[in-house]
Amino acid sequence: MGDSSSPENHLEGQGQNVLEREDERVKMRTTNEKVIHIKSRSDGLIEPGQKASKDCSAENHVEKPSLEGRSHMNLDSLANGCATRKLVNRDDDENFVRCAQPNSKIKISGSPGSPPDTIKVKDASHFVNDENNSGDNSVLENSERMYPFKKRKFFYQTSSSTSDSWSHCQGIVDSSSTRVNGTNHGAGATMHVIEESSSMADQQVHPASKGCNVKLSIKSFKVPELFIDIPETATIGSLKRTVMEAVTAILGDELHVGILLQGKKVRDDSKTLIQTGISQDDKRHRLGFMLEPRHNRMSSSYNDDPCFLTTGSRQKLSRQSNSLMLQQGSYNVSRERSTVKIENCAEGDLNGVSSLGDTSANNNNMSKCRALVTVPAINMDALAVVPYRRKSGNPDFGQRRIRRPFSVLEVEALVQAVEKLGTGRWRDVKQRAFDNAKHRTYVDLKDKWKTLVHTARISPQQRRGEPVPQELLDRVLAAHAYWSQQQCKHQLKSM
DNA sequence: TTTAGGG
DNA sequence: CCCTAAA
Repeated sequence: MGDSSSPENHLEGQGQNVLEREDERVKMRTTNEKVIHIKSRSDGLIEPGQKASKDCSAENHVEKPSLEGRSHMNLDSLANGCATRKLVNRDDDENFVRCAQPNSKIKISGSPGSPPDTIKVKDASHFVNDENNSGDNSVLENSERMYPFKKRKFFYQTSSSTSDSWSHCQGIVDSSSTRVNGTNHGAGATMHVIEESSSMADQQVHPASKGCNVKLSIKSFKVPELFIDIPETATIGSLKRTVMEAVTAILGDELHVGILLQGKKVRDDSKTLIQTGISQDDKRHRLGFMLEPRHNRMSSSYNDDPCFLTTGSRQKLSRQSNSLMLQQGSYNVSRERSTVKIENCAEGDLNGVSSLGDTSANNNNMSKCRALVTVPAINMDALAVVPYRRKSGNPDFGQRRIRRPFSVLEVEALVQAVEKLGTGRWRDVKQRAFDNAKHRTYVDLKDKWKTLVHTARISPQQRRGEPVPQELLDRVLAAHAYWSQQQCKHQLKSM
């Protein structure tokens, strides 16, 4: 790119096209005593109790590259001779349940007869897997929602007590992500109780001969299936709390850890790992962990529901629907005229695991240490301790924002804006290309750019998530190079 | 508030 | 994405 005295116009060239798309707004209607029935299946996914009309596209809420998206022209852009693609993303937070106003009435599925004010928690064994059982990338997402506290704090609480030789493994816990060739795997409500729980580490690992310890990585534990019946008039905050408490109730109960080897449950507790077939050489450690409630039915602290055991008929452990869910960022359960979107179960993305620390890029180390992190066992105490308390009355206190992977379209808009404005004016970039995307802050854009640059530099094989067209990545590098150079020049000038 | 970077 | 020191 040649020097452009007018930084506002270099790197340009595309025709203006301002995408403007009125996303189907999700409306939350007020209706009478309807009951929300969210079912979190054992496989971790959360789904509406009833068949939901799956009319959401994978790109949910994000403008689709369809013709309809090109109906408006941005006159300002024309005037400036700029090619600006502004994303008019109507996908604002209010479209999500979690962000709904407290007094919004929502109705997800028909369970007219369900008694209000009840929460039914039905358990099902849930298990965790480390490798072969794909579909757990976004798990963390959900778990985070359920446990609105910061992960760090969580870990802090669960592992601060003991600092053993395992703690150093924390960082690589997730390297062995289940992502394969950029494919996104399922999502699910999962408790990720990874990390070390030292107390049990010793007793489990040390018996093995030195140097032959089997290190395991438990990415996440899925939460048992639970049903929640809550009045439509309940607030979002209470819904969150309800789910939260339901999960806590389950996890708080005495849990039992089950081991699965290649899908089969290992019952003999006296066998050694090697005898059982678990060795460090087994790279595909087809090991699975289960969290089994001590009792078949969990006793929810606030479970006054006599129908507790009658909900069985409603559970469907359809693992298949997995694929369906992970493609949607949210569910559109429409009935009559009410529509509600329930969280993103999967957001189709993967970095869901990133929370464990961006170790993704360290896959090398991983393969080196081969297996990983050691999570000897779950520290039940820690789990049980995980408190659900918020200092603030604000339900969103400390709520981590849900992940919303950038769509290719958004990336394009970002790239275009940066090409024009540079890498140091995120505020302007935001205003220029994401002014209507309330959920994208300039910091987000800056971060996204950072990752884009990184993405563009790594091999395609290492990339994850929705693949970004190489063409865009090239532009990213070009723009990045250009503006970096530009920055240097300016620095020299001022010296 | 916005930048700029590390976490 | 989050958190923050600086500006």
